[in-house]
Amino acid sequence: MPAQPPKALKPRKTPSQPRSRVTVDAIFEATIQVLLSQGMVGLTSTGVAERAGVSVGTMYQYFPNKQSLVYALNERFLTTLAERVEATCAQMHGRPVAEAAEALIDTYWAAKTERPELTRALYRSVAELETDALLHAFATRVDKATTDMFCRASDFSSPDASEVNVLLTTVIYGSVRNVFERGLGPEEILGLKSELKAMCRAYLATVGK
Amino acid sequence: MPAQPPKALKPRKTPSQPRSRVTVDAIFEATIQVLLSQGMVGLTSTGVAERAGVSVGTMYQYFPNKQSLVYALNERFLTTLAERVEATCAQMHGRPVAEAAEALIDTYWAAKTERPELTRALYRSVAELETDALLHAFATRVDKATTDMFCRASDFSSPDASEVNVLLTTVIYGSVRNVFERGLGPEEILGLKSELKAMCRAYLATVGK
Amino acid sequence: MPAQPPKALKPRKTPSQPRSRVTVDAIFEATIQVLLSQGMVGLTSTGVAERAGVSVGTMYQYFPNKQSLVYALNERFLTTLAERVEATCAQMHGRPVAEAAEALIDTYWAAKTERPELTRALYRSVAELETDALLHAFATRVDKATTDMFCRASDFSSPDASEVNVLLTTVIYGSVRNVFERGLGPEEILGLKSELKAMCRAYLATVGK
Amino acid sequence: MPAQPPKALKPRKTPSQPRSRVTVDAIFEATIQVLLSQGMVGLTSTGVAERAGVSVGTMYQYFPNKQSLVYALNERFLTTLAERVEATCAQMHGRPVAEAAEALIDTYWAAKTERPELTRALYRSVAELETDALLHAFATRVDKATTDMFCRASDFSSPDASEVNVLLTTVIYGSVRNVFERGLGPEEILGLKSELKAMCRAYLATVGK
DNA sequence: AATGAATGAGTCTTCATTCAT
DNA sequence: TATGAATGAAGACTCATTCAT
Repeated sequence: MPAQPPKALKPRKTPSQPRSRVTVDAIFEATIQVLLSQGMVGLTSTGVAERAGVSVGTMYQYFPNKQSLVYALNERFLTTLAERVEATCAQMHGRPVAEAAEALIDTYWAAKTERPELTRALYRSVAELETDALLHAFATRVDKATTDMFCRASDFSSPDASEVNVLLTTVIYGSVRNVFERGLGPEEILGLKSELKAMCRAYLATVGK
Repeated sequence: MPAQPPKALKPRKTPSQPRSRVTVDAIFEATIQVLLSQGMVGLTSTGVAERAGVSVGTMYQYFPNKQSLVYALNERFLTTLAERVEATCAQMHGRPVAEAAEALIDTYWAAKTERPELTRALYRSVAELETDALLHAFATRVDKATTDMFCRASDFSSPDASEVNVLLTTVIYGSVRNVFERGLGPEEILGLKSELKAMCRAYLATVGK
Repeated sequence: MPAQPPKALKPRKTPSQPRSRVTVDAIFEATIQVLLSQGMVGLTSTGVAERAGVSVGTMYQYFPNKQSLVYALNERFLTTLAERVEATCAQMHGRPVAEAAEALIDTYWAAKTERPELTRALYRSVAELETDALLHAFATRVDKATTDMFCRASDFSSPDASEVNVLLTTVIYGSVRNVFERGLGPEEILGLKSELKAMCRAYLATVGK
Repeated sequence: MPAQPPKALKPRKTPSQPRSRVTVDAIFEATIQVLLSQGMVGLTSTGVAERAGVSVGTMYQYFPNKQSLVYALNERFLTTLAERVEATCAQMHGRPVAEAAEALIDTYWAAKTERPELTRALYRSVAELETDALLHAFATRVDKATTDMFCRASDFSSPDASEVNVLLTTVIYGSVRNVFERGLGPEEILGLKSELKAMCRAYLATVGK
């Protein structure tokens, strides 16, 4: 997915040696911690380095600037998310569309809900970055997987699977984000999720059969 | 909607004299301009003041700090948005749910799409503010209007209009936001919008009749 | 005593008309209030004007700058103090030195202790002003009165009354100030005062008889 | 003596590395220089840093704000002063009170007179700080030493040495300060000092024998 | 390679003072 | 003469980034 991170945001070296790997992981974890406790505003390079137990200098060895840190963090999570979605899609090949859609909802929902606070923080962090390229790369990659899944659904023969795909993903991704924006309670969330599935089902029943 | 802006964000004085009014408006407009051209990162107090053609000091007479400026801006737009939604809801009283939902989509969509770049900028600006209270106040206000509209729909007798309302609004608001996130083209957007309507129709057809 | 207030500190107009008098008094009172509640740091021209119920503009009509305000305030108090000391001195003409010294202590002490917080505030305010001239003028004026008193004491024939005067006044004024610096309690203060008198008596008994 | 500097005034890091030590000393010296030449008003962070030959940033690594700088400076001088007084007191154990008092006068006087301009500047600087705690700690520490000295004087058996101590120290410290306030000339100062001693002697001769 | 002291450009913010109304 | 909106110089402070050790 890296897909050309705006040059300045590329990590400096890809850690291969075990020591480096540990360092980088510590930095990532520290970034998350600071992000959670202080938000983007409180995310200072010194603060992260301190929390990670390394010196600023060391940190700059791996990340050329502060943004690259957050960028890499988002990249990491988006990559994981993409992989999970792809896995789901692979698994759902040849199944009915409705089921496929529901599975997509479940997977995406779960991924975003596991660490809700982190999800919130990342959603916010994106606003301050030049992440258009990153998000676009993610969208493209995932769209391919989902479109594919819908195309090959057992009961689906829409001439334009892509259109259906755009609708479903927009609605799903958007709804999830809105849930975080509104700060709904756990029960409401569950209800919402099942209604969303119902909605998708209802829609698919009227389309491309 | 003001709903207790976190004290530090409250404007300092409400301009009463005509000279003040002009000044404040200039500041607002300048804020928008800067937000559009430089984003939240480039939004400096000096920058805004300069663009507004006033001195920093003047700006600080009306806004106790930079954030309050953006806060006020969001408040303004959300208030307008709420009013438009309320107007639509009032107009749709007693009409079929499907029509009501479509009208809501049209209104919300239009409001957000008129100045797309500004919408993007505001979406982003929110991430750096303590706007939870503001957003919550907006949600509450608008939810009341929409729930009411759905309750009184001619063909609607759902025991739980509120649940339907949450679903529809989440889906609609979320989808719109996602459209901006993805940077879809105008055509795709139009297609998406009509599909979204179809989806809502399909869903409502299966519910509460 | 004005004795050439450093040009920039001279009040702009001496209020003669009754309206002006009221305004100036209100400003003085406001200055004291602000000084007491916020200290020198919190003493802003806007703050004082507001508290005085006049506009900044009006205030600047009477005081050309912030310092002149504090300067005038100190001048006022020093003048009153000088008058009280002079009165005491006049009254003590021809009395024994010891009694004269004690009377001086009582007068000075009383004057500084009546509004202790204000005294503290003024002591501090002086530090930030170009008040050397003012203080010098005060010292000269008062020294004249006290020296005179000591010279004419019934039992005093020191060849150098001036030297005695310097010692006594230095000790008295200094001690009073130190009392405020240390923040002694009321009882300690009383004890201290009577001991100070005893000390002066003891000293005078060994001198110039 | 640190005695809990009001948290905001505590130095940020205590320099351990030699480079740091040099830096901090340079900053201190620069602070003194600026204080002497421009007074508290002219003491700006940039000014001090410039004079110290370091960047503002460096200065802020050691002192969280401007005040802490002056605070630390006062602390330094008060500590030295306390040490000198203590040394004198230790040395005067078992000697006659009068001698002890004179020694105290000499020591305190010398300490304050060595760099008169600096003394003046520090006296003034205190007015703008939250130094009550600092001064109180100093007073307590020094009072202990002097009281002790008086208690153990060979010819002293006052039931309340503490009261005598308060009087003497108040008179001495206060007089010294007053000398600076009045701007007396060197000759007057010498005369004053010897008279002050005479006064103390006279007083002690009437007490607690 | 790691460290962390030093840098200084860049921001926010205040407040004495002016001046058009 | 009074008002208070506007001014803008001045100053405090932060923090990403560098580089000597």
